[in-house]
This record gives sequence, C-alpha cells and structure tokens, in this order.
Amino acid sequence: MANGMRQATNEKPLVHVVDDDASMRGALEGLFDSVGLQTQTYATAKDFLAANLSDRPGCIVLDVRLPDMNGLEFQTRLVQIGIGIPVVMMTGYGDIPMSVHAMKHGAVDFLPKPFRDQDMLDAVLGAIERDRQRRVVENDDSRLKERFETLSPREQEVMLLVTTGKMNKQVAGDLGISEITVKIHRGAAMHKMGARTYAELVRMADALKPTLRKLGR
Amino acid sequence: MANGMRQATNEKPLVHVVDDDASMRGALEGLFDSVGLQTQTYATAKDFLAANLSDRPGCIVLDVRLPDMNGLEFQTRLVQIGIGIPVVMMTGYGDIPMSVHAMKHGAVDFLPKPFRDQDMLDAVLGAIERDRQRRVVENDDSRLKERFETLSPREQEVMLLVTTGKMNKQVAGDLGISEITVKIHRGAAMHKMGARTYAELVRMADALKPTLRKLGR
DNA sequence: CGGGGGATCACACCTATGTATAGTCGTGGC
DNA sequence: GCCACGACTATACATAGGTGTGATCCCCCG
Repeated sequence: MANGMRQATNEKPLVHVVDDDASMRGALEGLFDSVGLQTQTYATAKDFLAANLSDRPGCIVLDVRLPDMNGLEFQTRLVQIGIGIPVVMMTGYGDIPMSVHAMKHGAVDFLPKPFRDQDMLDAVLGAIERDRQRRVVENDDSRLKERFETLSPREQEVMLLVTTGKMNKQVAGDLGISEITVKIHRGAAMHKMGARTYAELVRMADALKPTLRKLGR
Repeated sequence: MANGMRQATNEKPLVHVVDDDASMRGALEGLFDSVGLQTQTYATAKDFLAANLSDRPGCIVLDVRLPDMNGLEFQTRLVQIGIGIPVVMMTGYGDIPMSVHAMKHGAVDFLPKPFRDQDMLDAVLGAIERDRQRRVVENDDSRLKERFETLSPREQEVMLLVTTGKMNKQVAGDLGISEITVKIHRGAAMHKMGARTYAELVRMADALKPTLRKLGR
C-alpha cells in the first residue's frame, strides 16, 4: 500500500501556543525550545484561525480562557473547519466538568495551571505522536480520493457497484448498459486506481466510503 | 450483513452501581428506578468482579474511591478481563488530573459529587447508548468468528490467502497443492461463511483480522 | 476393523472476467 | 469544422473461477 511520493511525516513538529498571557507564551516557548520543539505563539483564537498553518505535524496548546472565545468553542470551531490537530488544554480556573467536557470533545489532555514542565512536555509529545498517526491515515485517504477523482463519472459508478460484489452483468442491468461496457469501465477503474487485484479494489472502495460521505454525501 | 438469529439489543438495560456508601447506592437506585432503569448495586470492586454479569446492555457507575481498589485500577482490570461495559466515574475528592486520566483510559463521563440528578442521568443514558452500539459490533464480530471456526484449518488458510487478492493458482503454489484443491477449499469457505460473493468474503476476512490478532496472534 | 471427515487430485463443463480491435455518438473547446 | 474525450457497443479470444463426479489416502473414533 505504500508507494511513490510519500510526504515526510517526520518533518520537524510545530507547537502552536494560544494564550493571552505573554509571560506564559514566553515560558512555554522556552520550555519547548529546551527540548528542540519549534513553537508558534498566538495571543488570541482569532490570531490562530487567521494564520495559515504550515503543513507540519504538531499540536495546539490552548488556554481555556481567551479574550475572544473560550477554549471549548474553539475546539468546536476547529472541528467545523476541518482542522484535526490535537489540542492540549490548560487553565488556571478550571473544574472537573470543564475538563471532562473538553476530553469528550476530543482534547488529548487537560492541564490545570500551574503545571509541572514535565507534565506539559508529556502531553505535548503525546499529542504530536497522535498527530503523526492521524496525518498518515489522512494522507492515505486523500491520495486515494485523488485517484478516485481521476475516474470518469461512469467509471466511479461502476467501481462502486462492482465492489459491492455484483457481477458485471448485474451492474450492466442496474445501469442500463451492456456488460461489455461495464468491463471496460471496470478495467479503467482498476488501472487508474492502481489496484492490481479485485480484492484491492474492494478495500479501496471501503476505505473511500467514509471520505465520500464526509464530502459529497 | 444482518441475518437470522439476531439477539435482542433492545433488552432492558442494567445499571451497575459500585460504591461503598450505602446511602449513595440507595439514592442512585432510586434515581435510576424513577426513569425505569434497573439497577444492580455492589459495595466493592471485588463484589462486582465476582458477580457474573447478565448479558444485557448497561453501564457501570463507579466511585473512584473504593475500599479495595481505586477506580482507575478498576478500569484497567475491566479492560484486561475483556469487559467493555462503559464506565461512568464519580468522586467526592477528585481533581482535574484524575478526571483527565480516567477519560483518557476510556471512561465515558466523570462526575464530581455532589452532582445534579439530571447530569447523572444524562451520563448513564449516554453510556447505555454507547454500550448498545458496542454490543452490536461485538455480536457481529463474534458471529463471524464462530463461522470462521467451523472451517477446517486448510479452508481457513485458503480463505485468508485468496482474500489478499491472490489467484487460485498462486495460493496453490504457496501451499504446495493443486489449483483444483484450492478451488474446493475456497468454495467450502464461501459456503460455510455464508458469503454470496467474493467481495463479501474479502470484507469478512478484513473484519475478522482484528479479532484474530486479539486472540491467536 | 469399518466408517466418517479432512485433504488431496483429475476430468469435464460452464460461467465470469479481462483485453484487444474496431466502430458509433455526442459534447465542449479551439 | 475538426479534434479530443467520454460513453457506449460488438466480436473474438484467452484466462480465471466454480461445481459435479469420482477417487485415493490418512487418521481418529467407536
């Protein structure tokens, strides 16, 4: 399944720090720098959202209480706009329900201030590792979808039908075309998708379905 | 994929309450009873572990601080012995790190005491719904595995090889047998697995793989 | 020791799949 | 108007898949 131009997922990770307190930003930047992690800081959620993110693995370290938006809303926004970078939350005024809410909504960690440097590092390192995993599967999915997009509409249709297990003649019946035509579209789909066997095509179709649902319904 | 004797997943759910405080057990039992939920109570983790669980959807409501074991260890134990029932934690003495730890390890909710009745109900109802989902996929998986076990060793071997996309003759070469024999085992596998098409067999093999890894390596 | 089941194989036959060659038709761009 | 491209079709041939019949061998169980 691995092939050709694989993007380096072992690029240098980048930690995004969002906190309105300048001294905290500085302290975190120093901490991360001390273990060789690059850091980008933002004073507000808006700043972060406005920045265009470099395509690198990383995580977000976020204060729950921000001038323009609370951390929980921020999390929701990230999901909405399709940013899957893991979030480490921190707060000076949090309680258990807040932390539980954040965790339920996908935060990978939640640290009360003050925290020990080591705890923050553990959280961030874990989050970065998770991001690496996420990027690998997302990369696979998007490359698969790219290939799928190169199929003509009919070829896509035929691919999805034959991978349900239908025979060529059944697909032909469903689409109101001849079996020969189905064979051709099917062969073209195999070629363009890079599937060497029918089993591979079935697996590709299965892997594609979640991605297709997420977009075109 | 749905078939024959489907076990009722809409059986009456059962809430397991584990708390050493008798008055709390009583209060929770009353609360759950008021919305028509059956409850089973235990004073210690050991009691719960010793009980043999009825095969019904449900969840566990657990006090973190127990006489014999803390809730976090308890969670680990449940995973070890393969009990996947969702856990709702509660505590009177918890802090954020404790709640975060519990959530990271699979708790579906974490409530500080005292809690509002409605919060507990929301947590438990959510947990039960999650258990229903879990049971559906677990049921499917175990039925699949049961069918797989009815295959002879050779048939299993052939099934796993042909579902990688290998042609019959390649499988024959790999196993050092003739292509005819492969066809026969393959046909037997299709029959016994109840796969009407090769695509179905591929999907079954894929669904089977996690289960097989979990057990026989 | 007889019977059953698993595993193996051969022959025969039919269906399904895959590909090449070759051609029609319609649409959209230059 | 010509061309490229996608969709569609047919004939023909080669290969792969699937099944039935019949048969051998081995092992375990009663």
